[in-house]
Amino acid sequence: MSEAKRVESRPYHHGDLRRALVDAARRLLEAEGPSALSLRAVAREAGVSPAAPYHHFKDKAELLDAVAHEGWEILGAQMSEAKSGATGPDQLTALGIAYVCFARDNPALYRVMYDAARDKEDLPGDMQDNKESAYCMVRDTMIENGADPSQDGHLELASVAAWCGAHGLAEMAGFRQFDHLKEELGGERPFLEAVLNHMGLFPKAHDGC
Amino acid sequence: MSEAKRVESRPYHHGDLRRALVDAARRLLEAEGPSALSLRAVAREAGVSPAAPYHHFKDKAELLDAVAHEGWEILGAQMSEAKSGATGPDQLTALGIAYVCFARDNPALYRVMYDAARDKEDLPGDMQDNKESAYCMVRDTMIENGADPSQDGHLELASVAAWCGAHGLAEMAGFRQFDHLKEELGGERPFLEAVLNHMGLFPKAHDGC
DNA sequence: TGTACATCAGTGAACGCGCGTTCACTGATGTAC
DNA sequence: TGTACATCAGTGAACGCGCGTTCACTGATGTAC
Repeated sequence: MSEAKRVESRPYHHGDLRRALVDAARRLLEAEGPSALSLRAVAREAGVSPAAPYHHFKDKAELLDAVAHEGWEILGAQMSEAKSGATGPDQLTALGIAYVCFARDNPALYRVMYDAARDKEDLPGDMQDNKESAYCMVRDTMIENGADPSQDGHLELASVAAWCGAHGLAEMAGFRQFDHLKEELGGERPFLEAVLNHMGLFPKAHDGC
Repeated sequence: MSEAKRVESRPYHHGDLRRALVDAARRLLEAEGPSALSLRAVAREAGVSPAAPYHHFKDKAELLDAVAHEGWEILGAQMSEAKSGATGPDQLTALGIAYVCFARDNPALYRVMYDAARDKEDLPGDMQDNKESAYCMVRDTMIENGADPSQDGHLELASVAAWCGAHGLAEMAGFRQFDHLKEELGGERPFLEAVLNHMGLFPKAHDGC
């Protein structure tokens, strides 16, 4: 490649290849699915040699971790936005819907997030401490709507139950077996809301504790 | 290998290599995880050449399907057994627990089952028709305990919600974040029961419909 | 009961492929003087 | 302002590997006569 050509398209030094690699990974992910996410494919997609990523990530796993991390951040942001668009107990519904919609809109990213977590047998480390995390947002919203934080076990139990329900729904919502039920209920969104409502995710007011 | 030696260890013809391959796959799966499940590795584990499986399966996917199919059968059998060990509304609890325990005891197999389903965007075809399937067992048990089959939407909604909740819990139960909660509640089993109880999985008697 | 022969169910070598990672390299950048 | 030089961030070729699949083959089995 001549110098002129190179300057035209892209300088030798990239500027922010780390960022570009994560973006490329996400593009690949949604276009081709998680199984297509090789380090070489990511480099290719970013227009860079297979060795280049090693200046920014120790190995493939570290790149995947970065992708997953970004996924959790986006999920947190979308849930935060959904929460601020509702008031009272509706906030919990909004959080649940936002969660499931994120998974539906980014199925491959969602998968990578949980694959990375499962490998470590750990959800992201800051999930139970960071106030901005998706998990804490659910718990805190429950408290704001009347759950009793002094009954710690119950509160955390309710958060876990909500989390499980939303995750389960996120993974099930794509199966064609449920198409006719969606149709019957008037579309995907009503379906999602209806299923969430059938779970203990929304203790309207303060029902059990 | 001399003829004498071969007869000693295993005849040239295997007898039931198909069966042996599925067994080998399951052994590998739980020992090394889903990523280790290559066709060659399965053949190796079964003590057979890499080409041998092609006399029993069209390709790798077909072998994986067979493994997944067996998984669904075992799950159905274990849930059936759990149900017959309980009476009344306890049967639903028993089904939920059996489901989650299956996933906990066979994490890699459970993963393969859902991976195969997701690839097709379809849960196993007979799931909604076959009376012996895990899904129908949940629905039928709900009916037996007072759900109204004429309100089809509600019933199916309740089944789906239960299914989602159990699946979500199955995937979450392994994370270390919940260790202290398990401990607090007196072990894994009480934890699983407590979370399931926080969901709508158990409409004690006939609460909502 | 013995034999010819078709069919079945294995073998083992080979194919091409994409992978993760390493290496010596080089072009670009920034800093000290 | 110009120059020497260290450092940074790329290149591209190469490594060894395990994979899925195909192929011509051969040993074992069962059946017809």
